[in-house]
Amino acid sequence: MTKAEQTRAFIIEKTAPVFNKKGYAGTSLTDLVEATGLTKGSIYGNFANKDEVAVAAFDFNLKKVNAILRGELEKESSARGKLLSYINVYENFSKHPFPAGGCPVMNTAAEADDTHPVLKQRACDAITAWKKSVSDIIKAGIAGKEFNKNTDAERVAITIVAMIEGAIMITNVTGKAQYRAMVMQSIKKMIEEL
Amino acid sequence: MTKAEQTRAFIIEKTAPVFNKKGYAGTSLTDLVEATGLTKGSIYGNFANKDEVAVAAFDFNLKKVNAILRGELEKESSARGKLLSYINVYENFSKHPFPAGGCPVMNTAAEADDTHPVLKQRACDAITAWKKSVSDIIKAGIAGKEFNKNTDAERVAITIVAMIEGAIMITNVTGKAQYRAMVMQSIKKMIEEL
Amino acid sequence: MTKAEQTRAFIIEKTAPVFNKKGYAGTSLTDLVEATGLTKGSIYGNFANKDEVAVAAFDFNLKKVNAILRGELEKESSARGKLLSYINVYENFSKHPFPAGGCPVMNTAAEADDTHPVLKQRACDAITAWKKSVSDIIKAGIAGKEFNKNTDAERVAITIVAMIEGAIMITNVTGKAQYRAMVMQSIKKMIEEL
Amino acid sequence: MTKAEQTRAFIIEKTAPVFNKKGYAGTSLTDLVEATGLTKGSIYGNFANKDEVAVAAFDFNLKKVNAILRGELEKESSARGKLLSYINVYENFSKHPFPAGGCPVMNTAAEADDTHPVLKQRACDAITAWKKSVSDIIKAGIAGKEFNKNTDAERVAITIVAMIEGAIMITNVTGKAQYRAMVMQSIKKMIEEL
DNA sequence: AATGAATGAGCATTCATTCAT
DNA sequence: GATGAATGAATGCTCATTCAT
Repeated sequence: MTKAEQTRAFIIEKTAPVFNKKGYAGTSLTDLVEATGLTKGSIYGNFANKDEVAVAAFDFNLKKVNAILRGELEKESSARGKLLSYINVYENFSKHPFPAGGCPVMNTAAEADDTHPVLKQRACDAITAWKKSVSDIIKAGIAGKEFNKNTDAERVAITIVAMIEGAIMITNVTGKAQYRAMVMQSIKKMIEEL
Repeated sequence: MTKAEQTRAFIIEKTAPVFNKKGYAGTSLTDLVEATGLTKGSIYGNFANKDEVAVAAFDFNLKKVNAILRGELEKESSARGKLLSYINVYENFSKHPFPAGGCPVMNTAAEADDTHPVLKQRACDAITAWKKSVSDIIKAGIAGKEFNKNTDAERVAITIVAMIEGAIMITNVTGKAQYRAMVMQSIKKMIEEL
Repeated sequence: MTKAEQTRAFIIEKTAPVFNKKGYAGTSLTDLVEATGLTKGSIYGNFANKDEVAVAAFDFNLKKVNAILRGELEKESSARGKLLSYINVYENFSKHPFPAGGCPVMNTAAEADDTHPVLKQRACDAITAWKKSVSDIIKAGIAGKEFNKNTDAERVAITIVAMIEGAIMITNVTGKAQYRAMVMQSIKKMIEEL
Repeated sequence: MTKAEQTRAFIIEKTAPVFNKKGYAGTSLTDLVEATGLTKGSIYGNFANKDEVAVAAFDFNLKKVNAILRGELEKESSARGKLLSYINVYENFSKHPFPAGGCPVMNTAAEADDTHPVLKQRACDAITAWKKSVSDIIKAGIAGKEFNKNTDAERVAITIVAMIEGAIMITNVTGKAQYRAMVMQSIKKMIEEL
């Protein structure tokens, strides 16, 4: 990794939580300077503009979430076990190194959908990939006779994603972790009935 | 209604969709001037600051959503019918005058949870009230023997809220109304099994 | 006194201390509204603009100071007694209803000399009149053989004025009343030697 | 001196006379931009805010006055000569590079005493230091038998300061240099009698 | 005579960005 | 590759003033 790549990675790592907490519009270059301890010139030497840092920060945050999920997923072999591993992650939220500021996909989706096409696309891609990942597991479960063959994989997948995102948002804003736990409980029941 | 009250209401009405689309930080006073056709002085003559407009705009947007929901709710007398009326509203999303820019509660929750305590509290209150409204219906349904007496009203209520919010976010960012429809379908099934 | 005259007088009375404390540039129309409890419209109904209020406020403050001085002056019949009555007033500063914020002449002179010709002229006139008043007393004292005939009335008069003004400024900014007292002592000695 | 220090010094030098003439409240950022030929951004890159520029400008103006006085003071060895050098400076006012707009201490004292604690403190410190400087000379004169041992050094010192400040204000507002000259004459006589 | 409401220029300050060194 | 310094447009907000009622 060259010096430039190191600095770039350093900037992304330090600013990713800031963007996730304050949002794109709410984060200033000065915030980035403070978060990194670098100068504005240095940030502009490594990124074309604020946009580019924000997009890289989103990617970083998303990768962090995905790494957590994938890590748990790989421990399971059955389709049901894999689905339940999602729930397990969010039921033990605090034990995992989630990015500060909530789910980056939801944060970005909520802010960028009407204002920032590039970030919106990123969030859209993340949702789509996530849905596919869940529906692939379900389809494998159907093929492997774990799940009822009438299961609507697409519908169940997108529903699980919606529930998780909704649960995170609710707990973020109310401060009540039990609300997230309750929704996880509902997902668990849903999975058990497949 | 005095002139001032009229202007205040006019400002709120015109700026509410702007705040809902662009967020608090992303909305500038110039945006408010453009949305209303009024001058900065006039806006500051009717509101103490941008915050006050933003909070009033949130209240306006929330009231709009609640009015739609309540309108459909009142047409139903059974508990199950009432719960299904929620679904009905979101399945026919485009037929209702929802605020432009998605669900104000989610937008506000995502942006304000780390930055704007007053708006965060508003969003928190909205979620809490919404959950209570749903769980009250469920409890009435249990009392009226419509629903299984073992139903966990709190859990089901917060789950429904999470699903709706998640679904709106997903459709907003992907542009796919069918995703919202699929989640609504899942909620419907959930309600039917109560 | 008509209603209009009453309101005008009321505005002057309430705003005079504000102008004397904050200065012309530092006093806003909002300050005047707060000080009077009236509306901006009402103030503009009685005065052409902020300038006119400021000038009237200066006149009011000056008249207040002059009334105090004249009141003490009239109790004395000898020239020396009259001169000493000035000192007496400032030695017992707190027992007299001086305008809040220090000597209006000095405040106005310091602010307006480079910025506000009308107020500057007012302050200039006040100094000139005051000097004349003191030198007239001295000249009467010379004529009445109270004072040495070689006394330079003009010089002594302007010196007394300078000392009083300087003393007020020093005490205002240091908060030490003893400094004003010391200067008064010096003036007293000066008068005794006339 | 770094570039930043140079610019900072340049801004102070160019804006100091503006603050001294127009006062703190009467000086706008646009005034500072015009006085320096720099941009607002540049001024804010070198100072935290208007306050910081104003305080630095006051310090600059005060240093200028003190440099003039100290320069004359050092030419004299006797206590009486030193005291008279003050008078000499103000009698030949136009021959010295005094800051435009009058005595910064008085200007600041008059404006800031009720509005700007930091500037007030600065002006207070200046008065106190000046008084001490004069009284130290007097005390040295007493010790060296130049002055009568009964001389009240504190009283005479503060009186001289008051006379000078009063004289400057009077000449500033009346435009009559002879008034300042007359007061200087009075101070001279006072010093001769010590 | 007084008010409530509006105006638009101006305020101090921060913004994202550039560029010579 | 990084820095310090600058830019000028834009920020949220206040100003003195006007005017229909």
